[in-house]
Amino acid sequence: MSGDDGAAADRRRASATAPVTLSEVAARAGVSVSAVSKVLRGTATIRVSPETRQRILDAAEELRYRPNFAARALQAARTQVLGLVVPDLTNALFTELMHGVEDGAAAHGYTVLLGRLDTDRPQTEVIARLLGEGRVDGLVLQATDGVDPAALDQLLDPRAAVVLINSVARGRASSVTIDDVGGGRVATEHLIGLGHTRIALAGGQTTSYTAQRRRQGHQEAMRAAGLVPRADHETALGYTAEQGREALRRLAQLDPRPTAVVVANVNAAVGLLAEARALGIDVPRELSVATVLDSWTAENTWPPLTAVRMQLYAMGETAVGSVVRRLEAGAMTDEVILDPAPELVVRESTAPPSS
Amino acid sequence: MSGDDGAAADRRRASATAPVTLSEVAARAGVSVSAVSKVLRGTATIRVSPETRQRILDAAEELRYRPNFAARALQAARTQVLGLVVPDLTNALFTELMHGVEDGAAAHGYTVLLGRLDTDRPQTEVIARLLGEGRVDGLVLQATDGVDPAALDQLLDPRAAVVLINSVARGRASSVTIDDVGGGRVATEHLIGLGHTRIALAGGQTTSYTAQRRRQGHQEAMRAAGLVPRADHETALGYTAEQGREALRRLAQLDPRPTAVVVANVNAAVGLLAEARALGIDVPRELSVATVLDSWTAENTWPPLTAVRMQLYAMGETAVGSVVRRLEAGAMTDEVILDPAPELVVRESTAPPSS
DNA sequence: CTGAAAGCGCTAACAG
DNA sequence: CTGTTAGCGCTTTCAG
Repeated sequence: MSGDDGAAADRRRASATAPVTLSEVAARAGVSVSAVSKVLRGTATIRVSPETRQRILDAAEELRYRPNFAARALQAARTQVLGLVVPDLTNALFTELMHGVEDGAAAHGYTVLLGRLDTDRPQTEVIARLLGEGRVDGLVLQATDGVDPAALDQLLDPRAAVVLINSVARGRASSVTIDDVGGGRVATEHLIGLGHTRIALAGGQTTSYTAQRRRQGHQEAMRAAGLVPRADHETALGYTAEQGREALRRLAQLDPRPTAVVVANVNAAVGLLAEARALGIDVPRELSVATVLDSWTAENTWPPLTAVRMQLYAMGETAVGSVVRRLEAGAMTDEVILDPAPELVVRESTAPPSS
Repeated sequence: MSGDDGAAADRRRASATAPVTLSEVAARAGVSVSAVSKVLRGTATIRVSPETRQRILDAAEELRYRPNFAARALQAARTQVLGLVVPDLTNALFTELMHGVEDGAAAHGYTVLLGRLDTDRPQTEVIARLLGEGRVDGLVLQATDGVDPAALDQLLDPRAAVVLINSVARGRASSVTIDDVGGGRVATEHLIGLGHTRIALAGGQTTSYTAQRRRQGHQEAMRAAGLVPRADHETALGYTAEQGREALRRLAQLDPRPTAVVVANVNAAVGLLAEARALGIDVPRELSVATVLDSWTAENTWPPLTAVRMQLYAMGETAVGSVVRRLEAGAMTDEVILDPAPELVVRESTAPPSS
C-alpha cells in the first residue's frame, strides 16, 4: 500500500509536530493539492474517482492533516469566530449567558473569542479592533450600562454583524433582550397575590436598560392592582450584593415600612437578605423578598429566595442565532425572548403580610 | 495636501466598509506596500525618510487602516491568541480565574479564545483542534477532575505550549497550581486554634487533584496538633452546594457529632450552611464552618462564612505568563503560587466549641 | 533609502 | 475526472 517513504515520514511525524500541509498530503496520495482540497472539504462537485478519493482520505488520516486556520480565514475572509464582549466577566449571571452563547456558537460551527472591555479604553476600540482586523465575523455585545447611545450608534457600522444584548439600537444593530418587564411584573404580582400593598422596589441603576424595564413591569403590576408606586419605596442603587444591603438600610427607615420588596437582581437580593438578618428583620414574617433572576445561590440562602427565573441562557443562544442570520442573510432584527416566559419559583422568602 | 482622489476615496470609505489593505494605503501615500508595512509595524531597520514616513502614517490614519488578522497569522504562523479550556464555564470561581487569564493575556498582547469542553467528546479533541489548526498559539487547560493522566500524557505533545491548571504532568506540560495544601491547613488550624478537636472535612471528589491536596493540608494540620483524622469524619462528595448539603446530612448523623467542619469549596460551604439551617443546627454555636476559597457569596450568608482566600486570579495570570514563556523561550515549568499565601478571612461562622 | 517579488496554506476558477 | 494557476493580505529577503 505505502512505500518506505510514507512509513518513514510517519515516524518523523510522530516525534516532531511540524504542521502538515495540503501539499504534503497531496504528495503522499500522489495527486494535486486541489484534488485533496476538494475531497477533504467535500466540495459540491466531487468529481473524483472513488479510488483516488480513498487514497487522499487515507493519506490525510495517516498524516493527521489539519487545515490551517489562518490560511482558510485569509482565503475565505471569514474566521468562524464570534466575539463576546461584556462589561463584567466576574458576574455569576453572565456565565449563564456565556454558556448560551458558547452552545449556540458551537451549534452553528463558530467558536467564541472573549472580548476584553477595558474600563479605561472606550468600548468602541474593542469593537473596531475585533471586527476591523477581521478577528471575528460578528459580535455579541453587552453595552455597558450608561454607555452613551449616540456614541454607540456612531461606532456601530450598520454593515457589521453586531447583536446587542440587553439594549437596542434600532437600525444600527440587531438586538436580543429578555422579558425584563415581565420579570418585574411577575415578581410584583406574586407579592400582590399574597396580600401585600406596601411593596418596595430595590432596583438597578436608572441608566441600565434592564433596570428601567424591570421597574416598568413592577409599576405596571402595581397599577393594575390599583396600587400606587411610591417614589420613596424605590431605590435604584444597583445589582451588587452590597448595593442590595444598602437598599434595605434605606427602606428599613421608612415608617410605615414596606411589607415586601421586589429586588431587581438576585445578587442584590442575596445581599439584601443578609442585611435583613443583620438588622433583625424577619424574612418573610416582617418582610417578603422576591427577586428577578434566579441562580443556585437563591436556593441556598436562608430562607431560600423566591425568584423569577429569566432566560439568560436562551438570550445567549438566541443572540448567536441572530448574528449568524445577519452574517448569512443580512437580516437585522430586534428580538425579545418571551417564550419561555419568566417563571416564578416560589421558595420561602415570601409570605402573606403578618399584620 | 491631498488631491481630489484622496478626498473622494474618503467619502466612499465613510459609507462602505470594504476592508482597507496595505496596498491601498501604499497607493494613497505613493509608495510601495513594503514601505508601508515596515513603517506601520516599526520594523527595526526603519530606513525610511521622515517625510515618506509621515505620508504613510497619514494615509493609514485617513483610510483607517487595520492590519488583517488572518494574513498576519498566516505569514507569522502565530495568532496571538491563547485558548482557555475549562470543564465548567458556569462556576463562579472559574470567573476569577478567567479574569486573571484575561488580564494576563492582555498584558502580553494576546487575546483569549474560549475552549468548549464537550462532555461527550474527549478533551483531547479540543486540544488537538485548537492547537493543530493553529487557532491558538498556546493553551491554558484545566483538566477535568478524574481525567486519565495517561491519556492526557499521550495527547500532550511536549512541543505544544500548554499549561495545566490545578494538575501537573511533569515533563509533558507546564503547570500552575495554587497552594491547596496550605488552604486546607489554614482553615483547619483556625478551627484547632479555636479549641475544636472533632473537626470534620467535607471534601471534594477523590479524583480531584485540588481535593486531594486540600485534604492533605487538613490532615497535616490535624496531626501537627496531635489530632487524628478519622475516616468517618471525612466526606468526599464534591464541590457543589447540593453536595455540601449532603455532606452535612451525613456528618450530622455521627455521634458524637463533630463540632467543626472544613469545607473544601465555598459553593459547597454555602449549601452546607443552608442545610445546617434546615436541620436546625446552630452555626457557629453547635457547629463551626470554615471553607477553602472565598467569594462574595461567603460574605452574604448567615452567618457570614469564615473562608480562606485563594489566589485564583493570580493563578490565571501566572498561567498566561507561563505559556508565553513557553512560547518565547521554550521553558517548561511547574509553579505553585505560594505568594501571596492563602489568607484566612474570619467572619462569623466559626467560634470556640460550646461544650 | 526604497521597491519588486516570493511565499505563508488554502480555495476556486479554468484548462486539459 | 484531475491538474495548473492565480490570488487572499501581509512580511521579508534581496536588488536597485
